[in-house]
Amino acid sequence: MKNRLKVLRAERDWSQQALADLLEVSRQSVNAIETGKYDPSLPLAFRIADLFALPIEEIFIRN
Amino acid sequence: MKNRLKVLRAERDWSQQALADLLEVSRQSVNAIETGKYDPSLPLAFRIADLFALPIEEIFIRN
DNA sequence: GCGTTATGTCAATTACGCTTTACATCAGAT
DNA sequence: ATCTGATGTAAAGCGTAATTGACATAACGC
Repeated sequence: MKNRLKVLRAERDWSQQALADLLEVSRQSVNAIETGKYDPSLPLAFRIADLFALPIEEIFIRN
Repeated sequence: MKNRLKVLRAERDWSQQALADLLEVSRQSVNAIETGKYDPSLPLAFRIADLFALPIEEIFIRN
C-alpha cells in the first residue's frame, strides 16, 4: 500500500504535526504512514479521506 | 464502522468459508468482521473491495 | 437417527497500529 | 553561532487485527 499523504499535505502546506493534530493521532503515526512503515487502520484511513475530502481509493494505492 | 459484507455475501450465495478462501483469511476473521467484533485492516478492506468490485466507501460505513 | 454444512463463539497466540519519550539531523531565521 | 521548526527513527508498551484449534447449535439430505 502506497499513499499520497505527503503530497496532499504539501499541497496544503501542513506539517506532519499539523496533520497529526487534525487527525488526532501522534506525529510519529503520520510519519510512519508517510514513510511506509505501516498502513493506517481502516477507521483512520476514513478520517484521512474525510479530512482531504477524497475517496480512500484516491489516497491509498494497492500494492 | 458498519459493513455490508453479509449482504454482499448473501447476494452471491457464498459461505463465510468460501469468502474467507477468496480473501485468503480465516473463516473466523470473516465472521468477526461481519458480526462487528472488529474492523479489517486497510489492506484487507482493499482486497474485499476488489473482490466485490466496489469502492471501499460502498462496503464500509463510517460510524 | 446419522453425517454434513453453515454459523457463532471461545481461548491462546502472533503480528501490527498507535502511543509516549527521546534523540539526531537539517534548513532557515535572527 | 544559536535557536527553532520540521522530519526521521528507535525503544517500550498497550490495544486490537488476525491466526489456529476447538466446541456448540441449527438446518438439511439421506
